[in-house]
Amino acid sequence: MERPLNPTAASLLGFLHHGPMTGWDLVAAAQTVIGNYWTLTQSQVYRELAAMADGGLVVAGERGRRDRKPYSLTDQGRDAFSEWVRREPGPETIRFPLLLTIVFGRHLEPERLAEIVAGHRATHRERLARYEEMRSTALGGTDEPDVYGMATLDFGLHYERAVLDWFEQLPAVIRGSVQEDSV
Amino acid sequence: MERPLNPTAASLLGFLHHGPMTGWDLVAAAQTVIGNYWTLTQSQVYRELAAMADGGLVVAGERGRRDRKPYSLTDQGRDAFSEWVRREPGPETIRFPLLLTIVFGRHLEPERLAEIVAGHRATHRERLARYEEMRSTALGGTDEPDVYGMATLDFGLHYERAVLDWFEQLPAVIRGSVQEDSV
DNA sequence: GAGCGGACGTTCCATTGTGACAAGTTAGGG
DNA sequence: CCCTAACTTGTCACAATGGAACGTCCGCTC
Repeated sequence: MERPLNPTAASLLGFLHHGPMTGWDLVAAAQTVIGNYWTLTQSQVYRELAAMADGGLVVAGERGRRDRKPYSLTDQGRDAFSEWVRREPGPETIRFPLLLTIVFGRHLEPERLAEIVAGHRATHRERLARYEEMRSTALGGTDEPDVYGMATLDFGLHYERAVLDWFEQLPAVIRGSVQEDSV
Repeated sequence: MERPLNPTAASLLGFLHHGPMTGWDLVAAAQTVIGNYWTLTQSQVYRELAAMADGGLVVAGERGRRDRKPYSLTDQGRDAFSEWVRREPGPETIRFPLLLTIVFGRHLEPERLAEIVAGHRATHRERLARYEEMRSTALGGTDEPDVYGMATLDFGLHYERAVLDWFEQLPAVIRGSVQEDSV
């Protein structure tokens, strides 16, 4: 009764195509590779791995050095992944608490709102810088960069630029009229 | 021991500032007003309402026509909201399954990938159109439009435009080289 | 005035997230 | 060489969330 894979489980299988990995490794890999548009927690990873081992999609190897428990793909897992990746991916969801604060902005003092907004704006500036750096180091490497990974990274860039643009065109009431721009 | 409000509960309190509403009304209002950047399900709304009634943040009025159970704000609820709205809002999270499909794009046929991408692109085009329409109707109304609501709507516009831009600059391997463009 | 469909609320179950904890491992100061 | 502090890796228990079915009530239509 193979239930269809959920995206998180599928991602783990995807990573395992590179070879056996432990839950710990997978958490780290996922965080850096898909962390910008997918979240998964440690407990979820171990849970999914256990469930998939149950279902025969992966097998646990021998315990290694620090009690490491490496999992590897089975043929069945490869098939399940292959099926999943061809499926229609679901719609995206965004959860943006700052926008809640803004939409209810009439209920707080403009100064406080502006302060909050400025803080987030700074955060996004940093994020954009980080993505840009990632992009150039990825392009600077010796071997030709992965087109697919690059495409998803580009999404992050477009997203952050859009957010920044949006911040900049916010009306004075929200943004605070003070010009602490530059840089 | 007043636990700090979660954003969902806080939003409900925010809406209740307009007057008594039922869970059903709140679901609808939330869907249209904050639906673009916050999700809340029916069960969650009723759950939060019950919990907040427990905590004295809202009170349920008499059952109305179709078993309607209108909730209204208490002073305590107003205070709790007021405190919440001044707090630092948490970071945003995005969950975008399409990007998972793309990052593992090497594992499926380019045609299939292009097909999937094209579908999502169309969806986003529609969404952008819808937002643009919302914006102009909001601006066209008699009374001056709400600055705060407009700002959050603008976020949606910026976001959708960014996504569309991103789609357009995707490399041919992913996007499919076929030119089925033009609106 | 019977019955259909939408409004409204409630409940249950699966999934996800949070956080603490335990045991093994390494590194470096004494 | 020994000991402790810091880290790795896995596990567990619990809280929060989401999805979906269900039951009832009521306004409408025929």
